[in-house]
Amino acid sequence: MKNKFLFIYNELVRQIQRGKVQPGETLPSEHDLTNEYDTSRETVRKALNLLSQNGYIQKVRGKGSVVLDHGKFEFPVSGLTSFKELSDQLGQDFKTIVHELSLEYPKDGVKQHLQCRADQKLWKIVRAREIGGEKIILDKDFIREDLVPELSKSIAEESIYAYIEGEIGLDISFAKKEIVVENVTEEDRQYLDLLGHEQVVVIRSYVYLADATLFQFTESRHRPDKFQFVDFARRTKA
Amino acid sequence: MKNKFLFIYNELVRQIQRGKVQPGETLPSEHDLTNEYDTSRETVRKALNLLSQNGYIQKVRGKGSVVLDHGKFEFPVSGLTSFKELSDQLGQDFKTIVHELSLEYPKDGVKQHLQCRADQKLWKIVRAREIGGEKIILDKDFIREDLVPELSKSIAEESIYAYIEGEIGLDISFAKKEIVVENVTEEDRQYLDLLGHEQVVVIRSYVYLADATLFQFTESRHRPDKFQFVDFARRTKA
DNA sequence: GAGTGGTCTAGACCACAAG
DNA sequence: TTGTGGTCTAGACCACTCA
Repeated sequence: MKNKFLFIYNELVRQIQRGKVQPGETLPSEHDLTNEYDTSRETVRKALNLLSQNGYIQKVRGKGSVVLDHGKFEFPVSGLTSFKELSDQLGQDFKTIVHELSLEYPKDGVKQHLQCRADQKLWKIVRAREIGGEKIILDKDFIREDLVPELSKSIAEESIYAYIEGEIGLDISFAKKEIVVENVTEEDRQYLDLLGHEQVVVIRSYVYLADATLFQFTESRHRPDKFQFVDFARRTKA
Repeated sequence: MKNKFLFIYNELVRQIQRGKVQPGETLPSEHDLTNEYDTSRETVRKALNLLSQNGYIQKVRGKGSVVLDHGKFEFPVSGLTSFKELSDQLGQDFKTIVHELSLEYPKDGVKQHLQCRADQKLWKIVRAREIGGEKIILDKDFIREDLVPELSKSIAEESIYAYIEGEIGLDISFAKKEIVVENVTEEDRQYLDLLGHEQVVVIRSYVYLADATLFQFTESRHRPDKFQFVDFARRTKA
């Protein structure tokens, strides 16, 4: 078996999700887990640290690993979740309408965002997201063509992320996001059901691969009454 | 010296911030750092993982620890930063106006949020935040009185967090936040300079101590044109 | 005092990148 | 082939909680 600590992590996540260990209770001690999985303590600790980072447990010295109420830590839009994953989670009716899928040289604004050379062609994808019969999200993506040479309308309608990671094998690693509120644009009016709203919540994301190359810039524009962002922040002692 | 890996972490952060290692360059290898700090490799790796989690570097197998452009990863409002820290960072004119500081039994809504018993008295603090001469944030805090028995107006005007961590010695560990957009309330109109805005961005935070007890609930209401949230998310392979 | 997690060590073998 | 980071081990000592 490869990645023993990931195996232990997934095992424990499953037990918590099934309610085998209730919020407020503690997991078996590191010592016990070491025996149970026939491994070393540092490996067990790696798995437990992952659980902690993801909001499943809180480690308390002298007591043990306390299971948190994970219901309070669901991440509908947080982290790197894609729209596809999100709508799968919600289990709601959703639809993606592709309005634009083209290859072009970057305009000034986008060029700055993506920090790429002017001769680097980019995919531009504009998609409206319909949930429960209403068009409430407008996604504008820019992706470096040298990294993703092929894209189609049907891929854009499904999950671009799944395609990039599954088919092409690129390893998406981290993202920086900025959230602000802006006045609606003509494009918003054209593609979204705004119901009189004059402002939208804008999430700008810069997505990086595992080798630290910036490969995508996304602007996701949400109708404010349907917007929600959940964040779980663990303090880093400095 | 205690906490060798934290020492190494802080040392490396300083070097990156001073520009001794430029973005795109790599840090010394783990092997070299092990010699340099006369320690074991796992300890060096702990320091490097902290750097990675905080967006300073990206570790690339076979290559090294690549320094990221940390300018793109500043967190004005992210994580657990308090208003005081934030305004210190921005270096702007800011002022806190305390409108309410009282001790009361929780109302139903707050009781649910804080999951406390009805006989658990809570501090209620309502503060407006003025930046650059405009009142743009309204903070409503609820804190368990059994954990923080004393509070004063002058503490509320300065930093409650600094008081709680410094004087009382409680260890704030993690928080869950929710961000949504809501219509303005009468209270918002009363205490904020809304400039005609009819909606505010609301950040609801649940703050936990190191021993996993929930001790504070905060509602932070921001005028949308002055709102910004920055998030750095590293993917956890599962 | 017994049990818990926090830190640290000195090795080992592996997967990957680059010359 | 060499050097890098990723994983894993089998110990050790410390700080804290709780009975």
